Formats: sequence, structure tokens, C-alpha cells
Amino acid sequence: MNGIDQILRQHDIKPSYLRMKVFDYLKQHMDHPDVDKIYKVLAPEIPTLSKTTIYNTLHLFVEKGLVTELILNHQKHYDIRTIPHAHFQCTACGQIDDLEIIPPALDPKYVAAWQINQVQLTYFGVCASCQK
Amino acid sequence: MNGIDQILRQHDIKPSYLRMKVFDYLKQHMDHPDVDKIYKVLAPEIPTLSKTTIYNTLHLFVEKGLVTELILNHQKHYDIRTIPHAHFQCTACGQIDDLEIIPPALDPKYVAAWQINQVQLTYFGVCASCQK
DNA sequence: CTCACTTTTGTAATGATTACATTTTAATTA
DNA sequence: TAATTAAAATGTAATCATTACAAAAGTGAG
Repeated sequence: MNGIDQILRQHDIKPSYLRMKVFDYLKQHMDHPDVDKIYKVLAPEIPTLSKTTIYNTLHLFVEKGLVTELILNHQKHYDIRTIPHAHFQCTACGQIDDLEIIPPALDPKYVAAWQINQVQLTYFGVCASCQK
Repeated sequence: MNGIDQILRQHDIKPSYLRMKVFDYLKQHMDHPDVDKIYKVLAPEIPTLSKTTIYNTLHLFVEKGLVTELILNHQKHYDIRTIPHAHFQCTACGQIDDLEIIPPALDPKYVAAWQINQVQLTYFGVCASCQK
């Protein structure tokens, strides 16, 4: 958990124990977990943990620009990589991989009219191991 | 509703009255409606209409490759344009616009490993009228 | 120590989607 | 045409991630 309190503070987030735990989890598990997955791992070591807290914490992280929210299959997934990149999701097992593809820039005429805040580029298909 | 029965038949779908109505709606309203929107419009003229039927019908259309499903904001939206293109969604009013951008092709090494079935490129932001 | 504020928690509500059983409609055959 | 069978449409209840909200616990300044 080295330096995590610093990172949180840099993003204007008071580093409570739980927030540090959640961020630490995200840092060590970059497989785009959803709330349930984070909860299941942290709950055993934090017996009083509530799922609502995970929701609150992640909302705060997103609001402060610390993590990116990725809605896939009616579920929110979280990613500490905030630089633009693409994703692949296997429709069989649900796993999400990062892809080093930068989403194309919008035509200037749209940029002038709209205020673009986020881009999401996702490829759906069946991963190697699920094809067998 | 000219020729709609033909289009359905071409996709191996038996053209029932309701299926034709749903497809006709999609053809005339290309603003990527969700189930609720379609239901609200069709229900008055088809008093016995059930929402489940709309769900069933759209599932069938997607399965037969007649329409594309687009999950945005935890909701399924439907699009009769099946050629690859991008979307813009306003996070304030929810409106969805088509963009003439072709999502970038995947690196051959990924294409070899995975079986890609769908690509989704979406820009999120605030549209012109919501910025006021 | 006390008070005010923030963080965390628990429960109940929401809302889109699905499961499933039943009813209605259409098509086929005798 | 009536009977039989399959397909389509319907209604209700269940599911599940997320949110709303109020209460409890923790933290820090004076």
C-alpha cells in the first residue's frame, strides 16, 4: 500500500482505511473487477464491510478522475488506467482484456458542437480458451 | 410497411403482424429506442400488447442478424443499421446519435486468437442543446 | 470532552430484463 | 370444416445490479 495515500490525496480524496484498501485492490487486480468481485475479496478481511461502501468509494474515485468506469453487460467495471485504450470482452466467460488501441478522434465539427468526456471502444467475441 | 414481410422472410423470420409492426417502428425511428419506448408507442394501437413480446421479438431480430443491440447506460437500445459505425450519447438527455466513424480494425494477432463478433465505439458527452 | 462533520453501514426501493407457464393465434392434416 | 399441433403472444413473478435514504460509527478541531 506504499504511496496510495499520496495518490488519493493528489486527487483530493481523504485516504481512509477502506478507500486505500479498495484502491490497493484495483491496483493489484487490473482485470476490471465489478463491485461484487471487490466485495467478495475484501469482505473476509474486513468483516464489517458493506457493499454500499464499495459503491460509494468507487463513485468517489470516478468523480475525482482516479479510475474509469466501464459499463459492459449491464455491469459497471473499474479500471485504474485512465489513459484512452480499448477493451476486449469474451461473451462466454466475461473476461475483459486491455487493448493498446487508441480510439479514433472525433471530427472537429462534432467536437465543436459537443463536449466529449469519455470514449469507449470495445470488441466483443470469444476468447481463445472459450473457443475449445 | 411495404416490403417488410420480405425483409423478415429474408432473415428467416416469419412475418407476424407484431413483428412487422416492431420492425416498421425501428425503420421509422432510427434514434436507437429501448424496449420501453417502442412499447409506449405501439401499445395504444395494439391494446393487447405485452412488453414481453417486444423483448422476444427484439431478441429474435438480434439473433437473426436483422438489428444490432447496443447496451448504453444499463439499457438495451436497438439499431437497424448493422454496418459498423460509432455512436454519441449525451449523458444529460440520453439521446443517441450515429457517427460515420468506422471502428479501427484489430491487430491480426488478436484476430487470430479471438473470434470477434461485434465492435462498439461510443463517445459520451454533453450535446449542444444540453450545454445551455 | 464535546460538537460537527465525514465515513461507513444496513435496509428497502428501483428498474430493466428474464423465466416460465398460460392463452391465443396460425398452420396442417384428416 | 373440424381436429390437431406448433408457433406466437401474453401476464405474472423472479432476478440482479444499482441507488436512495436514514442510522450508526468514526474522526478531528476547539
